[in-house]
Amino acid sequence: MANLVEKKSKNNKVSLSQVARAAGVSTMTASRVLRGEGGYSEKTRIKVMEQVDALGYLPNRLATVFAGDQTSTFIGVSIPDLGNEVFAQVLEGIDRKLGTFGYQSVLGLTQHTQEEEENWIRTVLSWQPAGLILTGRYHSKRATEMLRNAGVPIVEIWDLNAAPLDMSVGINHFDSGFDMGRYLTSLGYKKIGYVGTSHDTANAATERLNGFCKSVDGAGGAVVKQLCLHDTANYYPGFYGTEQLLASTRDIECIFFQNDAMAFGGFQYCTAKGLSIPEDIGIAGWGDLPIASVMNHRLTSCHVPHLKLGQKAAEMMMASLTDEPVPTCVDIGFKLIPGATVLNARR
Amino acid sequence: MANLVEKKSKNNKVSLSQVARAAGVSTMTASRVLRGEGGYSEKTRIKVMEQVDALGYLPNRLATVFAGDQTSTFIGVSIPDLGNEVFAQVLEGIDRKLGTFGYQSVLGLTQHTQEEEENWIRTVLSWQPAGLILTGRYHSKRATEMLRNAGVPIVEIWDLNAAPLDMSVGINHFDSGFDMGRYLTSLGYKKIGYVGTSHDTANAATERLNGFCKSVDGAGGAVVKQLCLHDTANYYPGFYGTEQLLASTRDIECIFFQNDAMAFGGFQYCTAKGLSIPEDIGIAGWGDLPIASVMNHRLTSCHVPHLKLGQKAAEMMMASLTDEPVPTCVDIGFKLIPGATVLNARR
DNA sequence: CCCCGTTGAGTTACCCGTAACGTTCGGCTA
DNA sequence: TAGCCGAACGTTACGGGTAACTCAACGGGG
Repeated sequence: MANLVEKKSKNNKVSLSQVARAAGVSTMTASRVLRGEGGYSEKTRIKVMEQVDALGYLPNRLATVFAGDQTSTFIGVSIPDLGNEVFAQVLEGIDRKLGTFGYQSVLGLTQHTQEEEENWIRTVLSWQPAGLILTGRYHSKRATEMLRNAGVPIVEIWDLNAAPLDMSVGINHFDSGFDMGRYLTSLGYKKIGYVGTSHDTANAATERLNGFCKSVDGAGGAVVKQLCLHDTANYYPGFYGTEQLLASTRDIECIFFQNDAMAFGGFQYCTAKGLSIPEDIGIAGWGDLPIASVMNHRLTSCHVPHLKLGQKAAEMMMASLTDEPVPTCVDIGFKLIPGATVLNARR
Repeated sequence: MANLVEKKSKNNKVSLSQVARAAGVSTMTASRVLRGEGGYSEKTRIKVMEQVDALGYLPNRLATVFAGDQTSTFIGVSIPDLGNEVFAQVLEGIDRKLGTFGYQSVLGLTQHTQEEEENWIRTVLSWQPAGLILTGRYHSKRATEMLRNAGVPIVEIWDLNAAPLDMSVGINHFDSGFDMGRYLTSLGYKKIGYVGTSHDTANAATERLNGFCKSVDGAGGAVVKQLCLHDTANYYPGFYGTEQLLASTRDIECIFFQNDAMAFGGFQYCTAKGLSIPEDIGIAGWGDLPIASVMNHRLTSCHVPHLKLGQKAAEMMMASLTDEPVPTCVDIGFKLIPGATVLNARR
C-alpha cells in the first residue's frame, strides 16, 4: 500500500503533521514540543524530537506567519547600487545588525530609479515583510501610497528627512556640501570645478552640490564648471571626468568630486599629467572611503559613518517592531576632513 | 454597526475576500480577475479592479505559496562580507539578474564562518526559498545535510567545484595562484613574499596561495614569507602588512597579495617609503578591482569576471527552476594581467 | 419551444501551523 | 471512595489564496 510510505507533500517537504504521525502524537503536541512552550511530557518530547531528526524536519515559517498574527522576519532593504562602496558598507551595517536579531534582508537594487524602486516595493510588500529600509527620500507617487498603506515600519536612510514616512536616519547632504564649499573658499580657492555623475532623479549628491555651490557663491568664489557624467560614480569616471573638466576649463584651482572614488580617479589623472597636488590643483572628495587610509596625501573629504548608519537604521527598525520608543528622525552626522590634497596656506 | 466598516484583518492588511465583498463578487472571481486567467466578464473585471484600487489591495504572496504548488521567488544568497568589493560585485550581478526574472535575494553575510552559514541556511530554508546561492564550497556537516534535504536548486559559487551539491560556477583558484607564481618566476623573481588575511576555515584565498607556492617552488623560487593577518582583506591591512613583511624580511623582490585592495595598500606603502615600483620591488594583486583602472602603473593582477559570475549563478538558478538543462559545473575563467608593477625584463 | 453548449460565477477542499478550547486520566484530598 | 484538579494531549477552526468542481443563466439551432 502506498500508505506505508510516508509520502512527502508535493513540494517534497516534511510537514509537522508527518512528524506528529511518525511520533504517534497529534500535530498540536508536536507543535508544542517544537516551540518548547510546555504542556508535554519528557517522553513525548523525545519521541517527537527523534522523528524531527529522523525525517529532517525543518519548520515552515511561511505557515507560521500565515497562521497567526506573527510577522515575518524579512526586512526589505533597497539600495541604489553596490558598485558604490558606500552603499555596500551601509548594507553590511544593516544586514549584520538585523542578523543579530534574527531578521533577514531582502535586497532590492534600485539603480537610482524610482520606477525600479516602485516595482520592488510592490513585490517585496507582497511577501509581508516585517519592515522596510529604503535609501533616499524620493519615491514615486504610487510607491508612497503603497508605503503609507503598508502598515509596517519604514526607515528611510541616507538623506536626512525631517518629515519621513515613518522613521529616518541620515545626514544633511546639503550642509556637508556647504561646509566643504566654505572650507575650500576659506583656504582661498576661488575657481572651483565639480565632477560627479547625474541620475535623472534628485538625490543626495545633487543636494551636496547645491549646498556646495551656495557656500562657494556666497563666499565670492565660483563653481566655474560642473561636470555631470552619465556613468557610475567610480574611479574611472573620476579619472576621465577630470580630463574633460581640465580640457574645457583651464584655470581651475580645485575640484570637488561626488565621492572619494571619483576623487581618487581625479587624483591619479592629475598626478599622471604631472600636476602636483595640492600645489597645482586641489582635490576634495566625499565619503571617506577605506582607500583614503592608504593615500600618501590624506584625501580632503567628508567622513560619514556608513556602517554605523546602517546599524542605526536596523536598530530603529527593531525598536519599532518591539514597540519601543524611536525617534522619527536621526542625524547620524558627518565630519569634514581637511586632508592634505588642498593647499592649507593658499593666498 | 461595526459591519458597515470594512474591517481589515488583524495585521491591518486588505485581503482578497474584502475586495471581493466590496465588489460584490466571490473571492474566486476576484482571484481570477487578479490573475487574469479569464472566465469573467469585462463588467466584473472593472468592478473588481475598482475596488483593488480603492482599497489599495496588495496580493499576499505568502498565501499563494502556502496554498499550493507554487514556489516563492526568494533566492537565499550567502556572501562572506561586503567590505570586499569583489563580493559586492558578485552580489550585484546576482541580484540584478534575479531581478529581471522577478526574483529577490535574501541576503546572508556569513563572515567567513561555517557556523554563521549554517544558522543562516536553517533560517532561510524555513522561509521556503525557491533556491540558494552559496559562496564557497565548504559547509558544516549539518548544513550539508540540510542542503541535501532542501529539495531546492543550489548554486555554489566562487570556488570551482567539480562535485557540487547541485550546481556550481566559479574559478579555479589554485590554478590562478599557480599561474601568477609561474608568471612571476618566469620574470626572474626568486624571493617572493605573500600578504593576505587568514580565516580559520579553508577558502579560496588559501587555495590561491597553495597554487602560488607550488609553482614558485617548482620553478626554483621561494615564497620566503607568508603573512596572514587577522584582519579584513582591505587597503589598510595591505599597507601595514607590507610594512611588517618588509621589516622582518629584507631581501624580498616581489610581493603577491591576496587581492587588489591589499596590493594597492602595499603599493602605497612602498611608494611612501621611497621604493620604486617595479624597479625596487614588484607588486602583484588579484581580482582586478575597478581601482586598477586608474593606477598609473597598471597593477599586475588576475582578472575575474565578478559581475558575470554572479549573473551566471543567477541564470543557472533560473534555468534549473524552469527545468531547463543546466551544466552542473561552470568554470567562469580568469585572466592573468601582466601589468606594470612587476619588472618585465628582470634578470 | 426545447435542448445543449458556452460563459460567468459560486462552492468546497486544501496548503501548514497555531490559538482556543475540549477531553482524558492519574493522583491527591476530604 | 467520591470528588476535584490539573497535566498532557487531542480536536476544531482559522488565515489568504487557488484548483477543481458545480451550478445557473443565456443564446442559438433545430
